[in-house]
Amino acid sequence: MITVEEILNAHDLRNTGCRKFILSELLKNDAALSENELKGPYPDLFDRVTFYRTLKTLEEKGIIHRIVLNDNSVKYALNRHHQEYEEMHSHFHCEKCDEVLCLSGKTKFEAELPKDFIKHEVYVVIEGFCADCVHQS
Amino acid sequence: MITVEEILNAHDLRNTGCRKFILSELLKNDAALSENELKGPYPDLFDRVTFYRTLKTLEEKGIIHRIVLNDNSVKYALNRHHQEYEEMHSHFHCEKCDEVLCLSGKTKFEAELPKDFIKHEVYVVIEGFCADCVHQS
DNA sequence: CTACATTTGCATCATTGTTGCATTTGAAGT
DNA sequence: ACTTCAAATGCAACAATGATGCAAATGTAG
Repeated sequence: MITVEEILNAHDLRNTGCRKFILSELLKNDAALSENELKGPYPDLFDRVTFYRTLKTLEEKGIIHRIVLNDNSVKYALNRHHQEYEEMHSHFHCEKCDEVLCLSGKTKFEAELPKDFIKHEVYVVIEGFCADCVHQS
Repeated sequence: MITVEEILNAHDLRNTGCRKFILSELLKNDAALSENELKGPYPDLFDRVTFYRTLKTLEEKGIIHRIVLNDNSVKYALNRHHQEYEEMHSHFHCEKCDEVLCLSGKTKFEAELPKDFIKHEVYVVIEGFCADCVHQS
């Protein structure tokens, strides 16, 4: 299992409290987490701006990625499987429990773009119910 | 050509200034428009809250739809071609000129969801360059 | 023309994204 | 272990956006 320190060192980032906190939370979770979900029971452990800037830094370094959902909310997830080099970013969002999962490599997409248009990236969000919410309903 | 009044009457909505303004702007444009793009040269024609509530009403009635882009910005477009009944909502976003176009019916998408997951809606945003921006670069 | 529900404008608040700046801190070198 | 300094943090502050309550204005049915 890769450690938080290894991730930070590999990207020439200092080993600071906020970075370690965010990365360890994301490593613990398979799902993507919002800022509040990340903070969890420690909402004031770090300043709001520090949190914001740390997430931005981690994103710029290609360690995490930002997922914007259809309701304008934002979640963050670790880049596993070299997602940073992929053109396709697809996620599942459960409408009931709000959980967000990465679906990298499990989606196919084709678009017939207007003439001369160029495609760089594709962002997909599938809304629906996750297995847990299907079973308990 | 369908008129603003016909749209409003068909949905049991009163023929008010803000509604007529927004709908006529959207009818004029093929592209999706942000709140500021809609307001254009008349930023204070209506109160901000009125604008906000009118967009919400039009969306709830299925007359327009909201497009959330990857940078958290929001645009609005008329529901043409009975888009309100479709499961797939795909849009193109030009990274250079910021124009957003609906690609309804021109995209195919398949996802291999985890076991027992249920899909309701699929939101796709393709980022890239539009034809105009490709030519002038 | 009247009546009344709907819509609007205004005040106000919450959340989120963002910047500048002074202080603190990680880690490299001695 | 100590010094040094760029990098990171905390704080103040501001902008944009989403949202609600309430009084005033307005569309439209009768």
